[in-house]
Amino acid sequence: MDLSSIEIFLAVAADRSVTKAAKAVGRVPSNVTTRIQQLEDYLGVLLFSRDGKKMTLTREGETFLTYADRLAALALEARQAVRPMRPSGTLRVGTMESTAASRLPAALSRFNQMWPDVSLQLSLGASRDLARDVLREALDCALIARPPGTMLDEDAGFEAELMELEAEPVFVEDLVLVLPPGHPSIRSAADLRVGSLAALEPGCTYRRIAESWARKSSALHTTELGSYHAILASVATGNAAGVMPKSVLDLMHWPVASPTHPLAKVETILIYRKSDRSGAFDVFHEVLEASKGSRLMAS
Amino acid sequence: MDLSSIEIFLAVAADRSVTKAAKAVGRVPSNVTTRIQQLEDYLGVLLFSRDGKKMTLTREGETFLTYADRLAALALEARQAVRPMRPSGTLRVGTMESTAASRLPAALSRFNQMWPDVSLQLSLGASRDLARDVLREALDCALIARPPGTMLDEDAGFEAELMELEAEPVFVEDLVLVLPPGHPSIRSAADLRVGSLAALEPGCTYRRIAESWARKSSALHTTELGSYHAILASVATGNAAGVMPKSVLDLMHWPVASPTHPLAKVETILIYRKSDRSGAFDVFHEVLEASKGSRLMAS
DNA sequence: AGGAAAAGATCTCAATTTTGGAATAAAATG
DNA sequence: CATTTTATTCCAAAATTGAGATCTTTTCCT
Repeated sequence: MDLSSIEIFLAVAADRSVTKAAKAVGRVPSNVTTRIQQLEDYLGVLLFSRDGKKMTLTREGETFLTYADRLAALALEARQAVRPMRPSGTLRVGTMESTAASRLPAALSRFNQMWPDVSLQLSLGASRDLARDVLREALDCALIARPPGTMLDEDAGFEAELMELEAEPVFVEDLVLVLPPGHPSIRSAADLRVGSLAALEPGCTYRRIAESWARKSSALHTTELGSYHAILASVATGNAAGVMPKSVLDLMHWPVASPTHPLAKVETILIYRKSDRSGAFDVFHEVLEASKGSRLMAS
Repeated sequence: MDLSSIEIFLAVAADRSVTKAAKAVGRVPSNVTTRIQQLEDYLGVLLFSRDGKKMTLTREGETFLTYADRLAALALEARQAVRPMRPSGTLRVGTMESTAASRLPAALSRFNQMWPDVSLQLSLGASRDLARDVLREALDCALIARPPGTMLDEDAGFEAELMELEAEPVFVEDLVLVLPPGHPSIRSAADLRVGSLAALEPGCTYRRIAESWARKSSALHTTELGSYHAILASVATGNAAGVMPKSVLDLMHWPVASPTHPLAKVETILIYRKSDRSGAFDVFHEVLEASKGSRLMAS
């Protein structure tokens, strides 16, 4: 039993899917399957029940999950505890609105407990702006959306900027379009029966992806809103389709079952300047790494 | 970082020697070295300082030791927690006096906490008798000394009995001769300036090893005593040399620095009947396995 | 001192394990 | 009923591990 098996198990348990977990931990599905099977026969017990293609935790799997969580946390703590230099100072982290809402809280609170001497300065913004700020050394690192291959052509400048920086995949988001309750399901933008897309600021990669998708078959304009709450409110009026990662939607207790339409899978990457990595950055990076597989919140 | 690395680290930390640790965990020294080095560069820190052949924990190593202990304990608990059947009933365990004194207490107390439903019945005795009792099904398993190769010829019957049973190495003991304070160091039994060997009952393998060693160059008789305390008291009189594993000697706060003479390395093995293994036995076996590398006591 | 002897590190090579990719099978979706 | 999604199996390549032999250093014992 080694820690990577635990990490993999955690990811599968969180996503209830081998394929998603594989993406989350940066491996190939067959490998994930193998590791889970190894874990199962090391423990002598079935961790998941596979009825069809659904992976659900067995009773024993649930039990093991609590241990796996503690094991992973303890191992992370051990690694950090032996670090010879105690990092301190300020770390300036840029992040997208969505990441700040869904994936960061758990990691940040753990980081804070572990390294009270590091003061974390969080800046929210659009991917584009964040990347520029990292380059300008106004930020030490940032979590941004990696534009999918098809979009890179449209914005060669952005791509060039990214090439200057180190980049590492951290999360994978399911970008979806949230439709008003009762809206019939759609195949393409042409089926939309709303007046506009509701999204964040122009530099937002998610917005750009949605717009580029919509352009193919319709001529919707975009309503710019300041927050995901505002977007959802706007969707509730029936006049707009909201753009956001599924993880953000899951986070809000959206009262009605809105139909959603998947737009794309978008990687969230951590970018930083290779040249100057402080001790504070190293530990932040490690804590982030450890939260890859885990569930969103303590739940 | 995987659990076997942790187990290996624990063993090296406990013994402060790669070779001893290698024996304890049943591996080859080069392997132990490699694993420690891997651990060190995974953590980015030196765990041991090697001044000469002494392996001493660095400050970081000490820190990591506390985590390693917790990690190993947690992993063991996890493995046991997912066991589908909760074992219960009675488990009859035979053990040598020496093992009961030095190596078992930690394991037994952990076992008790983990499986309060299993009542453990401990029988003390000599290896020979214990083996017979396991065969006769008067015991479920026993911890006995494996007679070294050279002694098997003298006792073909014992060997034959052992062949009927499953056997697995669990500990390695340094069998030593404890000499009275002030006794000059010896090369062979001929240098002994005492009247007798002080040992336990005749069936005791340790005693038989010592006697067979003594026979080669001297004609000492053996004083039979009932306990290791009695043996040490007898050594203190100056008239006898005591026979016991080093771990037992270390355990007693023997006031003076008695010279000791190493007699042999003797494996302690767990024997049981392959045919009937209860659930209770399986978990006992696992707890024992986990305590292989760890230090003797909580200390 | 000098010279074994012992212990740890290191090197090399074989065996095992792990990994990623393609192909396959099974199940859900529409 | 076809299409897509998902887990798994199989296979080859890569990485890790484990064992023996050798080398170096220290310790211990004349």
